[in-house]
Amino acid sequence: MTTVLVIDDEPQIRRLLRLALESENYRVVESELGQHGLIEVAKARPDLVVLDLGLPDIDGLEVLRRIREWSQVPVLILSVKDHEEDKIKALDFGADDYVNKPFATGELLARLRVLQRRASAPKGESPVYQSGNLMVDLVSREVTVEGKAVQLTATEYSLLRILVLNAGKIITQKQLLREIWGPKAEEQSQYLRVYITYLRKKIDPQRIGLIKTEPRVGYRLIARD
Amino acid sequence: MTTVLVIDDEPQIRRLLRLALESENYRVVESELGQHGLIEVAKARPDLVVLDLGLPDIDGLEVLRRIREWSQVPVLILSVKDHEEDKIKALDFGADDYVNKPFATGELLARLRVLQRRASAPKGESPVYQSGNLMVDLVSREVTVEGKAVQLTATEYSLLRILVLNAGKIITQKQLLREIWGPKAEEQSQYLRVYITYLRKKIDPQRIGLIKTEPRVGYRLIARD
DNA sequence: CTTAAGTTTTAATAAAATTTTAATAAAACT
DNA sequence: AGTTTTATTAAAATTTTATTAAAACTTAAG
Repeated sequence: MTTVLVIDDEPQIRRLLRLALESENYRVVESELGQHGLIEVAKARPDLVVLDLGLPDIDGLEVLRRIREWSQVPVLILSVKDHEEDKIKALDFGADDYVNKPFATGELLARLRVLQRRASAPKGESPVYQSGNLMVDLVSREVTVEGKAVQLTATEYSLLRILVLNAGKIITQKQLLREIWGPKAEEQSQYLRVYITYLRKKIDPQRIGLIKTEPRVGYRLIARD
Repeated sequence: MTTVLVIDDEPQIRRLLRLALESENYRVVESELGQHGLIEVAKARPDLVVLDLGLPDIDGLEVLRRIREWSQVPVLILSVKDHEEDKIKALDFGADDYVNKPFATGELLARLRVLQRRASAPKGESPVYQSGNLMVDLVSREVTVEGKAVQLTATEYSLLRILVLNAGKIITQKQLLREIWGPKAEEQSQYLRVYITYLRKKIDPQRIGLIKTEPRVGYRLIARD
C-alpha cells in the first residue's frame, strides 16, 4: 500500500487530503510541524510527501533540504505562495512538483499518481536475489539459506534488503545508518557492526564471505553468480 | 547535452522556448505538428518533450498516447486548457507535468530540470575513468586492473580519485596533502610518497608508469584512451 | 497489570586493518 | 660529487571492525 505523508499545519487541509487519499486507498500519515514531519519521513517511510511551505516551526524549504540530505522520496510542495521565484527555488531545492493553494483535489491526486508512477517505474530490479545458497525474495520477504527458511528480525531484514538492492556495490556506513536507523544515527556505526555480525551468522553460517567489509567505507554484498 | 523536443504550432512560443532553453545550454528540436513530433521523438531521441495540447493536426493527448506506446521520455504538457479534467486526463495518460499557457519561463525551465533530474538519477550510468587497463568507477568506488577488482584503502582511494579527476594534469603535493590529510598536513610529503608507492603497486603492478612523478612539484596520472 | 519472549541498544574486549613513523636506498638536481 | 628530493620497506601506533553478553526496551498474552 502506498503511504503519503502530509506535512501541513492547517487541520482542514490535512482532513481534506486524508479523506481524498484514503478513498483512493492510500495510507496517510500526518504531521503538523516540520520537526515532526522530518521524523516521520524516517519512521513511516512514506512513498510520497506533501509538504506545505508555510509551517509554523521550520521553513518548508528547510524541511525539504533536510529530507533531501538522505531521502529521495518524491515531494510535492503545497503553498499559498504564487511567485515564480518561490516555485523555482523549491523545485531546484529538490521538490518534484509545486501546487498552489487553494488547490483542485483531483489534480493534486493526479500529480501524486505521476510522482508515484515515475518513482516506481524504473525499478527494474528483480524481486529475487540469489547468490550461492542464499536466496532473498524481496516481495514476500522470505530468506532462505540452503533451502531452509531463515528468520530475520525487522532490522536485520532492512539491512539485508539494502545490501541486496545494491548487490555488488559498496554502500557506505552512513547510508546504511540513515536508511535503517534514521539520519540522527549516522554516527552510530556500532549498531551496524552488531547487526552485520547477526546477519552474517544467519545468512552466511559457513563464512563464505557473502558480506564484504570495506574498511572505513562500508559494506558490500557480493554480486549474484 | 540534453535535447528538448518542443511540439507546438505557435512560432512565437517555439521561439521563446528555443531562446530560453539554448541559453541554458540545451539542444532544441522543434515540431510544428503532432505528426512530425512523433517522428522526431524517434529520430532525435530527446531527453525531454514539451507538448502543446492544441495542435492543428492530431490531438495532443493522442500524440502523448502514441509516444507512450514505446517511449518513457518525460513529457511536459503546455496548454491553454485550464480545466481540472483536462489536466487529470493528460497526467493519467502519461504526462509528467502540466503547465498552463501563458506560462512563466523560469518556472517552466525549473520544471524541466525536475523531470530531467528524476529521469537521469536512477540510471546506473556512472562516470568511469579508463586508461590502459585501469578502470575507476567514481560512484561505486570500484577499481579494476585488467578486469580484476583491486582493493584500495580509503586513503588510497582518495588519492586515486583526485588523480583521476585531474587526469593528465599535474597536481601539486600540497594540493594532494591538503585534500587528503587536511591543511595541517601540507608539509607531510612523506605520507604522499608512501601512498603513491602503495597505489602504484596496486594499480600499476607492471610499472607502465601510470602515475608520473613531477619532481619538486607533484604527481600526474597519464591521460589515455 | 504483570509476565514472558523477543528485539534493540549499550558496553566491554578481542581481532583485524590501516595509518603513521622511521630508516635506508635510489633518483634528480646544482 | 654533494645535496636535496623521492621511493621503498617494515615496524610501531592508531583506528576501525568483530564478537559477545548483558541491559533496556517492546510487544503480546495471560
